[in-house]
Amino acid sequence: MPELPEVEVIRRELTPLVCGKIFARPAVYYRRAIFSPEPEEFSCRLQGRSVTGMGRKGKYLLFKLDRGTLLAHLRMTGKLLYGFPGKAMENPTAPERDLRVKLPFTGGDALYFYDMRKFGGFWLLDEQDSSQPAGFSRLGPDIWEQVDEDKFLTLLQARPRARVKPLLLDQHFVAGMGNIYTDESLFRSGIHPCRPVASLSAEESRRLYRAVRAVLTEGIACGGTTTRDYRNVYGGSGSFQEMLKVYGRKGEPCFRCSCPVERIVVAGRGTYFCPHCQE
DNA sequence: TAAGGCCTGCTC
DNA sequence: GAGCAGGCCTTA
Repeated sequence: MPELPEVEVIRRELTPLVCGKIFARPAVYYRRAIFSPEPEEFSCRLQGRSVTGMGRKGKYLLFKLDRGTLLAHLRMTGKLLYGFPGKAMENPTAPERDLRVKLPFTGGDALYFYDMRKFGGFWLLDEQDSSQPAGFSRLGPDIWEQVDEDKFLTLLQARPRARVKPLLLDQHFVAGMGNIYTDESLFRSGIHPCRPVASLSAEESRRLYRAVRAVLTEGIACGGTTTRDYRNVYGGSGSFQEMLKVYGRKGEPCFRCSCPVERIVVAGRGTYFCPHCQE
């Protein structure tokens, strides 16, 4: 499932591939993958626009256009694969059945959006568009780009009653954290996922911030985490899954103390932690 | 704060 | 064949 590091890797890979390119007419195979406007209008309006740059906020991917912005969100199983002309799109990782949208460029290259579970999709925003998706306009600061240690402490202090894991996952609080990197950050900082923010000492809060930065940095450097579905724009896998200390390791010994890693449900999410190392 | 809905492939 | 995976929105 793409979180901040995966979306950042995709952004970096796409930048040299798509900047300066002009969209040809899109093909929409699954209408609900186009959130707004209606698919016909989406295709009509995107055609002919050029890409001036790539951006990211939280888990949203931004194609900056000469007029407006194309927003994408991969949700759980979305993949954006880049195809060159003459080189057949061979994706053992993404059956054609799952192809939802094709975004061709003039010249023959194309972006292919595959999404097994049909959660992800696109928004096309015009310049002074007020039709931003609600989640995007209310997004908190990007945890990677916009939050330093002092700001993180300030943000935490405003939410003393929240439990730390659900708060980190709240995209209105900070944008970009998902289930995997949150569990890993809490393990590295030795903090139990259910701790109320008010119970964290300043030292623990700083430790948490540094752990968040460390796992995101390593996640990006590893090209993301491929537990099952995530692929980069070339169809390749990331390798951070090999570095995971708790996520997905229920019953296996903690690397630090050898206690079995536990799995509980917190705010509806499967949550992995070491009951001995995290208090 | 929690639960339901959106979704489908995989596991039990 | 039910339940799980979970990002994000909506509703209670």
